[in-house]
Amino acid sequence: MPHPGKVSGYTMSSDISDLRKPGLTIHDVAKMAGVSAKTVSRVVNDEAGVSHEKRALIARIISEVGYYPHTGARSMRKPCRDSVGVTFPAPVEQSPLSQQFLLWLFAEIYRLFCKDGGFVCFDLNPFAKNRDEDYARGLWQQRYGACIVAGPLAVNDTTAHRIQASGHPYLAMGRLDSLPDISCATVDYEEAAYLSAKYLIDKGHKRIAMLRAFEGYQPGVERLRGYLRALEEAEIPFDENLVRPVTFDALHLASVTHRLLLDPTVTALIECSGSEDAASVREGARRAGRVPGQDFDVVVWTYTDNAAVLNEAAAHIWLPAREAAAEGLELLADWVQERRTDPIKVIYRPTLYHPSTDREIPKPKPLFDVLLNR
Amino acid sequence: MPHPGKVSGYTMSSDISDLRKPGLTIHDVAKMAGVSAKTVSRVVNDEAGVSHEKRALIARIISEVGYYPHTGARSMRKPCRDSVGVTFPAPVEQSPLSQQFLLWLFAEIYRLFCKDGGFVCFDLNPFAKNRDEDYARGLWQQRYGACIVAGPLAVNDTTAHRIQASGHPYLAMGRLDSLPDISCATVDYEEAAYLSAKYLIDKGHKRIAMLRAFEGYQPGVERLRGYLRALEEAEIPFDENLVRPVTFDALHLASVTHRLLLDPTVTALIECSGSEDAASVREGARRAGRVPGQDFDVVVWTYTDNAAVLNEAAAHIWLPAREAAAEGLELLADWVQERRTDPIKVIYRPTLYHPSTDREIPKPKPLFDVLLNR
DNA sequence: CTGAAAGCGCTAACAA
DNA sequence: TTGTTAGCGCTTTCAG
Repeated sequence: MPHPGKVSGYTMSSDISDLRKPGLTIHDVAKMAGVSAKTVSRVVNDEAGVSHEKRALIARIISEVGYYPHTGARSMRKPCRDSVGVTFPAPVEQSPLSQQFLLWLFAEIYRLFCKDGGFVCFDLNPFAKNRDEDYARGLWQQRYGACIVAGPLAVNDTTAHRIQASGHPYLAMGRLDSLPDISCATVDYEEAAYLSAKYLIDKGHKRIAMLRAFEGYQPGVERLRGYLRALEEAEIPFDENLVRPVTFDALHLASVTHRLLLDPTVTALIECSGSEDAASVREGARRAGRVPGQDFDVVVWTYTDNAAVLNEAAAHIWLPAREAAAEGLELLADWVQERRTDPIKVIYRPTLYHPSTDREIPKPKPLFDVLLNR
Repeated sequence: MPHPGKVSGYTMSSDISDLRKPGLTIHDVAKMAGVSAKTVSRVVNDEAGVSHEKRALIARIISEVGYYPHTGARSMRKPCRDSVGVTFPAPVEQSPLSQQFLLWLFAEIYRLFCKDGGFVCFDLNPFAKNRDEDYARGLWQQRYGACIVAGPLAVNDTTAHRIQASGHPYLAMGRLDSLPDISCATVDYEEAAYLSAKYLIDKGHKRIAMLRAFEGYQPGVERLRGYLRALEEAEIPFDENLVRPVTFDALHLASVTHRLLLDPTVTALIECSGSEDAASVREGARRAGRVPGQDFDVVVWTYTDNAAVLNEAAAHIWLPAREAAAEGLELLADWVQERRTDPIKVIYRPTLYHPSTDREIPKPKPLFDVLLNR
């Protein structure tokens, strides 16, 4: 423990409650040690050019008096690298943060960035004052020197461009058509959509419905693109009525599924909402008088390996998104510590398979569900 | 979306990739608008004294060009209040953060501090470089202007004194004997220990063992104090062998329970570890050839209302810690927004009762369990 | 090895 | 209503 107010070898007001508000400056320490501010600065920053004795004295004073450099002042000379930002490029209603994901992210960040004392700064609501607010404001404000962009990017996103141009280390959890060089770690959603559609086409289906999540966001575009590619290859005409936007809301999911399945010519469904919500799909089917696995084939997307989202599904697509993110974060840590300098590009391929377990994974809980409903 | 590089009414280099690294300054904006820096500052800070036209022009430029004030520079003039810090005064091994608690805390902070754009800065490992490191360093570094001290305080803590003296809004989740005025929201652990011991004494027990968690920390002291008070009142002599320190580790918990119950004169146990871990208590009893509820009476502490930690327990003590914290955080938000100025003092009383449900609550998962075992 | 001076971006105090 | 000046705490530059 530092013992403020008690420093041997010189005097200062020794009452614990006498510590002034904003805190000690480098000059205070310099005065106590009888040296210049620059010398203290050298000690603080582990720079050469200070005698052993002075260094020891200054270090002792710093520790005893509880001095810490003012990061604000420091950040005016060079960007601060001991803090990582986490920001969400889409409002939580549009892409709810799951509890599981948050816990995972937290633990990863702890391991990679905080073990030796780094800070993590969350920008939980960059859209507060202005819908169009820049989600990287913490970076421009120099709150942190690197950032994790957690969530889907809007197709017309410009903030990522600016982050990229700024040269700060960053990692987005998705690609962006308009920025091929984006630093990202993600899954190939286009391929996932292609695989899903191809699988169903090969099974003989021609009228394949798709729950298209993330409309207006890059992952939504990628889904559509993969779907279209598979249709084109099989020379099946595209019917836009078979692809409908969905949100993560269970009621909406069920209702869209219902409407899609009302069309009796539809014999297959790609559930690529990412909601991992079996109940809603069943409910939607039920309302349309359909039974998954009997009336129609389903391919469901999941973020969990070797687990079923919907037991009746014909096949599952596993999206190793978390695995990709893990590798990306590792590389981001390298970048922050200047062991690399270039944008990260980690893109994992999805896998189509028949689940080997009977256990159905539960729908993930959104972190802010209670709050959103208030 | 801001459209960097495209500002009508004046020219600037219009390529999106031309944005300089550290960002725009107030002077850049001033130059663009043809005004002084101070005028821009006024607009940014919603101060009076700028004509409507100029204000509008400047506001437009700011938004189009994507200017954000440098928080570092700003924090040199006045403490920054748009960021709350969260810090942990004890190493995670000594007081593991549960997943549930983190999720709850996150949601509360979001609701109270981030809804309109505030940041949250986590200091997950203040003890990185030096065991004795000051857990409030983020405050001295002016990273944030208010902080939440999440976890038990060491009995010899001095950092809380310094935070108190600094005048920053803060909330500790526990009291501190050496600082009666501490700003805190917590549960009366002394009372909980007193109630536990008294209940067992009234049932006729004389040799009451206690799993004493948080040794060296304030909550540990409070536990012992309440226990002693109850013994004293009943004129039962204190046997120090009946009170043993425990950690949150399941194996350790079982082994301490085992050793305590080996003494056949011990007829009761206060499980106040706070681990909510029924399995370990049973395992410890089993090893000693004892059965809770038959051989000996147990009082178990729980943080969840109206739920059993251990079904065989004679009684439960409910510690409304989360409820207290919720109120405390609410008051902290008031303090941050300058609707109050004094330290917070929220101390909820524990309740002794017999659980009305048969469901046993599961042991909470530590957030970093995986990581700690690496 | 050490220190003085300038300046980072911003705002309080003061002038105009 | 607007602008000028000084200085916050630090580090860079340059001179001892």
